[in-house]
Amino acid sequence: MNEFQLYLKVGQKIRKIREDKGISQQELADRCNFEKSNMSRIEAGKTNLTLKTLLTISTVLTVPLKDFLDFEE
Amino acid sequence: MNEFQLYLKVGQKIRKIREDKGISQQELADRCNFEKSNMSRIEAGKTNLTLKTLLTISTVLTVPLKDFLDFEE
DNA sequence: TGCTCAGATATCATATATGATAACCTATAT
DNA sequence: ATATAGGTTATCATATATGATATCTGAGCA
Repeated sequence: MNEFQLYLKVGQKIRKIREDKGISQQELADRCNFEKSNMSRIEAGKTNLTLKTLLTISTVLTVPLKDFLDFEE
Repeated sequence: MNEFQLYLKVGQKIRKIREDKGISQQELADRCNFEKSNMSRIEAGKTNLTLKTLLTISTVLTVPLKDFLDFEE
């Protein structure tokens, strides 16, 4: 797995969990205190996320942090 | 858990795995192509790591990415 | 006494994540 | 036709992770 594949996978995880919870990107962004444009970039796998950002999202979505990095490698 | 506690825990995880493998900070830094000063900062929990950095370390230490974020929250 | 080795810490430069704002698209509804 | 909702993309500013280098401590060893 290279870094760009990782960004994509993490973004997809976030999107899936968000959709499973039935909330919009805008709603998630609001609860995270992110701009919706940032949320879009993140889900699209366009950024190299930091721990801090992942922590915020995991807290808002109430899923363990490791769930975002849990895939076959 | 706040962000600073997270940085500390991740740094401690990295250090523990490294020590279990019996390699020095310098050696790990070299294999990651990091400066040893960066490795020290990371293990000390002083930085908000990015996915890219975590991926490099997980690859070099041959542990799954999620192991770095696997703790009670 | 020096002399490595392992690690910590400080500083500066550079690259980039995120904040912030705006414009845009598509679908749906009025 | 207009409005709204959900999402994307572009741009600029700011904060900071990392690269790079240097200095320091302490332990162990010749």
